[in-house]
Amino acid sequence: MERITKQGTAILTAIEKAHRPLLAQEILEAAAADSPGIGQATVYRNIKALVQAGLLTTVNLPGENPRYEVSHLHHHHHFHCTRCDKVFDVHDCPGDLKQLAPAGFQVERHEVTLYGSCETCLSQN
Amino acid sequence: MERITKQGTAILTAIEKAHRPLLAQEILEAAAADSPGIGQATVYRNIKALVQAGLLTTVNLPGENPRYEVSHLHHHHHFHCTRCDKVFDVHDCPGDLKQLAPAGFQVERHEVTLYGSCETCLSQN
DNA sequence: CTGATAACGATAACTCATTATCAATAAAAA
DNA sequence: TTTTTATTGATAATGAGTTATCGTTATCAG
Repeated sequence: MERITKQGTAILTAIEKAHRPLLAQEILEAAAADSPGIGQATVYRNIKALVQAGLLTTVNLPGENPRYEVSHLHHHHHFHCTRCDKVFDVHDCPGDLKQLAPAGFQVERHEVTLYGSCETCLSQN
Repeated sequence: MERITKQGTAILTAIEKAHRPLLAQEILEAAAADSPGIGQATVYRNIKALVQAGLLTTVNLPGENPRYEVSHLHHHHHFHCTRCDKVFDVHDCPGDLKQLAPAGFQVERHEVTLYGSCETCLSQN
C-alpha cells in the first residue's frame, strides 16, 4: 500500500464509519457506495495490508467468518444480534474470570460473546 | 444409524471417554484405537447422525473448527489451552451478563471462552 | 444360515472463503 | 505531460473441511 487509491480510502473509511466489526462481504458492500464496482480481491488485499499494519483488528466469533474493526487498545467484547446478524462492540467486561477455570489451570485471557437482539431490531417490532 | 457397528460404537465411546469437546480429526484418531482403519467419511457420517439425534452437541469456539461433546443439559463454558490446543469444559459461569450490553439491547444468552494453559501443560514445565 | 440392505472405506466432488494471476488502469515521480 | 509501476478488477486457482458416490462388507431379520 504505497499509493493512496480511491478504493483503499473507501475501504478504510467504510470500516471507520461502521463503528462495529464488519465481514469482508459487508466491507465490500459499504465500500462500493464510495467506489462503485470495487472488486472483492481488492477488499481482501486491503484488509490484509491494514491488519498487518496494525490499523485493523480481526474479530473472531464462534462459528463465524472473521470480522474487522479499527484497532482499539482497550479490552472489550462483542454482541451478536441474532436477528440482523450484525455485531456490535460491548465496552464493558465481566472482569476477572480466572476463578471459573478448573483448579490447576492458568487463565491468561478470555472472550465473551453476547447474543440477543439489538436496539434497531427490537424497535422494528 | 439403524445398525450397531464396531465403528459407530468406537466413535461414540471415544467422545464419551474424552470428557471434553473433540475435533472431527481428534475423534477419528481416538476411534481408530478401537477400530483400526476407520475412515473419515464414517466419522463425519456418525457425528452428523449423533448431533441430529441429540446425543452430541456442537461446540464452536472463535476461529476454530467445530468440536463435539456428549450433550450436557447444564449451562457451561470452555477453556482452550493455548499450548496443546485441547478444549476443556468449564462447569462454572460468571452469571448474568445482561448488564454488559449497550442500553436498549436485549441479551438472550452468552458464550465465554477462557484461554491459557491446562494443568497437564503447566506440569510439563 | 441366508438374503436384504445399512453402513463402511476410498476417493472424487463439493462448498465457500481466500489468494494468485495477469492484462489494464491510475497514482505519483520525473 | 510522460513514464514507471503499484494497484485494480475479473477470474482462475487454492485450501481445508465436509459431503456424495459407489462397490464392498457386515449387520441382523427371517
